[in-house]
Amino acid sequence: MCPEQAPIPKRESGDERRIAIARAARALIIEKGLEGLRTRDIAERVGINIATLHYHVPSKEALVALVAASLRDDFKAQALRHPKEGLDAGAQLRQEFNEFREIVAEMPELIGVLSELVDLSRRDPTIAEIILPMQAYWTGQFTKIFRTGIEDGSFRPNIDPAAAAIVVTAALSDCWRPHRRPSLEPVIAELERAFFLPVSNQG
Amino acid sequence: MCPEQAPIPKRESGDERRIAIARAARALIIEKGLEGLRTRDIAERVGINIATLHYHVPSKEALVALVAASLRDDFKAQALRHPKEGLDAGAQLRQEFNEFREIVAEMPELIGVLSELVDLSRRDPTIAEIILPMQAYWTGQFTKIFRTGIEDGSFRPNIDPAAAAIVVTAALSDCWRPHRRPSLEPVIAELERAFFLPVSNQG
DNA sequence: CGCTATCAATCAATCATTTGATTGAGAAAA
DNA sequence: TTTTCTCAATCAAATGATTGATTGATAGCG
Repeated sequence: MCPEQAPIPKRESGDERRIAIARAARALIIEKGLEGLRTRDIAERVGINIATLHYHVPSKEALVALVAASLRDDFKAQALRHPKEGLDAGAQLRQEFNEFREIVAEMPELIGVLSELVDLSRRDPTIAEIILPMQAYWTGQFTKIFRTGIEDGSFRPNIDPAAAAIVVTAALSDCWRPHRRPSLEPVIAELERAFFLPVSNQG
Repeated sequence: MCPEQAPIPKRESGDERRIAIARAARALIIEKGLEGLRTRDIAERVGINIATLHYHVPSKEALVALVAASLRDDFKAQALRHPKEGLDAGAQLRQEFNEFREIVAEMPELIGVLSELVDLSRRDPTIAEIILPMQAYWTGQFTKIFRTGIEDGSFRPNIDPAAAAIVVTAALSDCWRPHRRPSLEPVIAELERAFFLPVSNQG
């Protein structure tokens, strides 16, 4: 009302709203699971009215897809944070483990929400379309590393790269769970022992 | 009405009902997830009225606990099916893999429901109380096998038994997922290569 | 043996609340 | 002014659960 007051924009843009909505939904999925996810709770967490939520995201289904896309985007951004060019296979593997540690530290809910959405992807093709390629990408990174490591002599030569990649991603994901969190470091160490070639072990 | 008709019991006992209810709920959890689990759907699947379901199981919460207990009991029964006495560590490990194959073949939904309940156990102490000991038991079996195998020279001597057990159970659970099912055998083979000592490899 | 009382189990109808979503008016921003 | 965004109120259906009447099964008694 005061004419001297600077015109400060008060409203978030549509994109900002959707980011906030996805954030709130992710937090709530961790707290209550998919089965306890309620659109009203999300709206309240963001600080908007339920109708506003529907204005920005047309349905609950679309909201879950937004969450999936948000996970994918964060995961991608994380993956691009630490380029791997110039690193040998052993160092690359260790960098992947460090990245996982960072995810656990900075985005603790990411793996947990991912786990719920991976389950959901069995039943929902729309979610599968977003989540499975992302999971495949993560697994594929390890597959590449193992392939390289076999060639350069860092890793046990009889490794099946694709199978080993599944072993690693599954083990890491499992250690995201709170009751398994204390096991993360021993499991990472065990994975290294399992795959590095003892003769050329650089640890 | 017919006096010659044998007196055939028409009603199932309470225990039988609860078993049927747990079965139906398990199937529906796989089809629709925990988030899509509805008491009316369960009642319909069993062939009883919703009030009858509540007669036998007082609340939805109690129903999920019943499912958890049902999983635990089936898992136990499966574990007792193949005694491991007299087997060396390598054979024991292979037997565990065979048991997992049997579970996948005979009770395909068991691991999937377990996965959803493990997630839920983070949020629900009642479920945690049933599920986590069972999961710990499964992991513990592998821990014991690894310990034995290190001592008898079957396995790589620098294995951390507890960590290796987590790696194995996580990898097996991951391969339960339909899009990962084709990877089960290569992953099992990779696990064997990772843990068996090459020198005394009996494969 | 037949009848009765009792208890367990079942059901249709209903309840109270929740849930995803919509409507129409008004506010904010461009 | 027009467009975008927000809100309170509301809708229609779903949801977990309850109620009261009825049915089925069985034990006990004459």
